[in-house]
Amino acid sequence: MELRIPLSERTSGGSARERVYAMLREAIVSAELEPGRRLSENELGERLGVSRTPIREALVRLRDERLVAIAPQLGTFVTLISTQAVGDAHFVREALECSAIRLAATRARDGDLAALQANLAAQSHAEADRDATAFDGLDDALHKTLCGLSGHAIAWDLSRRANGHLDRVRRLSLPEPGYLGEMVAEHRSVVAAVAQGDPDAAEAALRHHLRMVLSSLPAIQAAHPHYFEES
Amino acid sequence: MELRIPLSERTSGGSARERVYAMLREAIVSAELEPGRRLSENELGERLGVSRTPIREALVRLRDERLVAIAPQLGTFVTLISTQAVGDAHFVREALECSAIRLAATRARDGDLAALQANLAAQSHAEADRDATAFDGLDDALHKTLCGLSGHAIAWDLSRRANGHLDRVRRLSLPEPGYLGEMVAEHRSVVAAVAQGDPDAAEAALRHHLRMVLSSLPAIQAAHPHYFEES
DNA sequence: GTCCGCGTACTAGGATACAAGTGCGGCACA
DNA sequence: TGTGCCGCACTTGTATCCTAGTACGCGGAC
Repeated sequence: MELRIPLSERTSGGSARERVYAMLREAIVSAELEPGRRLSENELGERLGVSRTPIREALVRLRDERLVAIAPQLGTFVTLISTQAVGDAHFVREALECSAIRLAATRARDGDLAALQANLAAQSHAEADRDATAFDGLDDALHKTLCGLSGHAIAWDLSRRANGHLDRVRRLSLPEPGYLGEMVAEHRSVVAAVAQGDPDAAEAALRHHLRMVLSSLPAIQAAHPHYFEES
Repeated sequence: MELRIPLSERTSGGSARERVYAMLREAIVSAELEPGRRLSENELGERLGVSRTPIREALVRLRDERLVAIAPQLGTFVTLISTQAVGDAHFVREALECSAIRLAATRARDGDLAALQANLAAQSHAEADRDATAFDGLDDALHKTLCGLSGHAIAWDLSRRANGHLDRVRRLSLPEPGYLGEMVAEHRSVVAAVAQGDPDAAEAALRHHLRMVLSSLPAIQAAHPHYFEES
């Protein structure tokens, strides 16, 4: 009989292929590979110590995320940041996360709420320490957890994957004084609404929170005009 | 000076790579490659007349859509349909399209509405002809147009890409009498709400419409139990 | 001096060759 | 006859080779 189901589920997330993709994405999102830059599969391959095959695989995935554009026989380029793409990314994130949090507000259990509170406490510490890197990690973890509570963890995966352009903007934004504190406060009101089981309030708080990121876009664009498409 | 922008935009959507992906996806969604089936890169390659390279590229994309599962050194398998995955797909589609149509209701112009009406008329013809294939095409076109009117065409792209599991269910559903007519009627009320510029009504109508597809899930599962994961 | 045209060096796309690892069947043995 | 082990055939992962096609620069003609 033909084998129909893989017997051992490969949970090895740390494969070489995945690592190459993660490194490339991080390099692009962090603007280490700046928008508009030309990439060479050969160059990337020798820099990461692998051949073109895994590089190409990663580039295909990044193209699906609109982080690179592949021009046959020409080259591969880090896409310029476009206000349209940023708007699209924000739209997707808002749609998915706001829908998710409505469900989360009706499904969260005490244990879930405890985990959220623990995250918020850690965020306060990161804020006190001015540790933006740690804060970013906690921020993502909080949103991921909230999506997971909806029963549709895929919402976070898709949001993450569609948000390359938005992430680049976020990374470019300079830390303004009081910014972290504001973020923590918004997170607190979102969690509070979830704790009270109020979907409308949770959605409103989250929507407001997500739109904060967009507010810094004009400043970023002014500071790095060559990273953006002329529109 | 370094070349920074590809001068000639490749609009050739009909590349070999894209074709392989489209054919494979269609074969899976239509259940010609039934859920659970083991795939071989070599076999697929010779059947489609290409080497493993483009096949692998397509499989990676299909894995991102959860239509196949790749087990290293073991094989590649068409994923079984799971109620969780179908629910996820529906959740994503509802979140994206309902958010999009709210914007569409406030942005649609007369020309846009005329196009929507033309589509509805064509749907009526397809219904009269009992032409399910033509209807499916018009159905997709209508939803795509509505998403496009929101200004975020990406909503449709993502919805489409996340909806592999849902599409498989849709294709498996047997044509029930009156089903097409019901669909057309729902489409009409959605378009009517958009025409009136009423976001709330449009969202409600679309949400109701999208949930109709899910209602056939239990019957499908009963008819094809071996296509589904045991849950 | 300016402009046109060809050659070179690069690109990605694809095909092939090699490596590492798995499942299954057949064979030896109790 | 039942059972355990070993080897083969197959899988995907990776590396390398070849091909078609593009941009750019140099050289010659005007």
